[in-house]
Amino acid sequence: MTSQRKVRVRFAPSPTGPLHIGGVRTALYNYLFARRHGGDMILRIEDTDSQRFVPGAEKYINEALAWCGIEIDEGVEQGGPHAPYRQSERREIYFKYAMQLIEAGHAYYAFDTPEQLEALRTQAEARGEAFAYNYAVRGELATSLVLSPEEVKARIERGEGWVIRFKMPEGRDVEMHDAIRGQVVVNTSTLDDKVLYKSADSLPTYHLANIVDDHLMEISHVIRGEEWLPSLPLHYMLYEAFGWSATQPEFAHLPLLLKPGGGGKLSKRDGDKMGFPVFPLRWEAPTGEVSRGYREDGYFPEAFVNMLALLGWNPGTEQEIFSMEELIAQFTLERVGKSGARFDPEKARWFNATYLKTKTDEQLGELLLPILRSHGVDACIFLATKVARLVRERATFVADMWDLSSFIFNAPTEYEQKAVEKFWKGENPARLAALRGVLEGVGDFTAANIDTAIHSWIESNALPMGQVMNTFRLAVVGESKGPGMADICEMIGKEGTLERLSAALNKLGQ
RNA sequence: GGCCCGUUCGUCUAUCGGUUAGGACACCAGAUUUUCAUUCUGGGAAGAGGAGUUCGAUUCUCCUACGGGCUACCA
Repeated sequence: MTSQRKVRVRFAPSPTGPLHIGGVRTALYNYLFARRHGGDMILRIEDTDSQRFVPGAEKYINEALAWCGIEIDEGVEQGGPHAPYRQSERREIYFKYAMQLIEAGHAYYAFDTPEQLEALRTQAEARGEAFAYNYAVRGELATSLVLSPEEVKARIERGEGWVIRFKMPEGRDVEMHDAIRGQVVVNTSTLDDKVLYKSADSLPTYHLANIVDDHLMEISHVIRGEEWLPSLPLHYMLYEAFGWSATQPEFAHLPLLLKPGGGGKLSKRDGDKMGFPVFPLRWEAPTGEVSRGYREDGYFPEAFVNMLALLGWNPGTEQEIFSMEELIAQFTLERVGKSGARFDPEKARWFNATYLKTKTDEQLGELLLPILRSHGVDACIFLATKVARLVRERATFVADMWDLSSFIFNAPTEYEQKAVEKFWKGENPARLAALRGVLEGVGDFTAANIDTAIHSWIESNALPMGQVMNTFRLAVVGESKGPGMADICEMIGKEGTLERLSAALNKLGQ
């Protein structure tokens, strides 16, 4: 809350699977905010759910952030003054603070079994109500609030299951502040006594661990998804119960990322069902199920980050293309939107195409080279760069350049029907045969020479340019698309070009 | 059901009481082009509804509707 405090933010994902783009955006906003204010970015792994823990998820999170260019100052891999940064390694800390809450009367032991709670829920449901574990019912349940200290001690020693619940005050209006939404007020009577400490795995729940760690790690701003807004009053009360209100962080709840078609927030499960990745990186689940990622789909990390940054934030100007440095320089929480943003795969592609345009031929050639080789082309960087220069303006992804240029390396085996109908008629085949002769006479087979030869031939014979060139293209490429014919011929070479003309003349007939 | 958040073109959004409501993606048309693409030009397209407040509401307030989130010994 105080502006004097050093900015320290954290991204605190749960390793229950791969990070999806909503999570990446949250990490990005945290990072931008930290860098903007010369603060620290902390990565904390919230693995307090032993049931849903997924091996490999933590590694994935680190890799994904690194790919995006989101640098971590303190975290599981980097270490730091507040290590460990993995909550499962901080058990004693949470237990100590849970005890502190009980002693201060802000929390209590509850001995209800899952079955008993389930029964209470179904009973309430039968009455048309929703069961809430709160001030109204806690006095009638088996808790340390009503049981004698001896009885409580005995139950614990006997090994009976217990949890620690927060004793939510009754009838208090909690006035909260959110950097994005302004003031929010909630009455505590609408809240319930949340479990703070689970007996099942001897770990705290998110709420306790979160508040304790944010406090201990001196977090100044909590920037997280809107799904946490409902638990903000609980968190406020927790800070108060611990006596930490004075150093409580400022909160900012980010609007959610919605499915493209509407109908809910973008979730991990959407996967590639909807035809676009929801994960930054490819993910192979322990079950063997594979989900694709932006990296593997050929997105430039800069484009991906740029696209994500603008999904819920904008600088108020008409600038749309931002480097990470520009984002850092301009990012403010005040300009984050309030409403959920529907993710648009089409615009994501546009961003990539735009970034591709900014690359040099050499850069694209370097990226294209391995792709060319993977298709069996014995290419060098010089060749790859040349190919890139020829087809780049038609590509959205680097990989597109192979589809756009493969005809250079593989002569057409069939010809596009429509183009054949349109051009392989009349005098065109005969003209093509003549053109073959013209090309045969070109000594140094460069694009410039080829161009000159063809044009002077066309002009001196007063031939219809469109008819000749399109027929020519059909014969060499196999369809009606691609770069200029002179460039194509140079790439293919004299021998190859002449062969293709003969082949077309043979197959399509004269 | 309860609690909370939200609501400007199809989508992402600008607008901090007075604008022909701007931009981008997508879409359509035209120009350029040996094809495709690029590029350029132009076009259609929005303030959920209803009450207020005000000289004046997209902008402030309330109600309704709709959308979303939360409601676990998950985060």
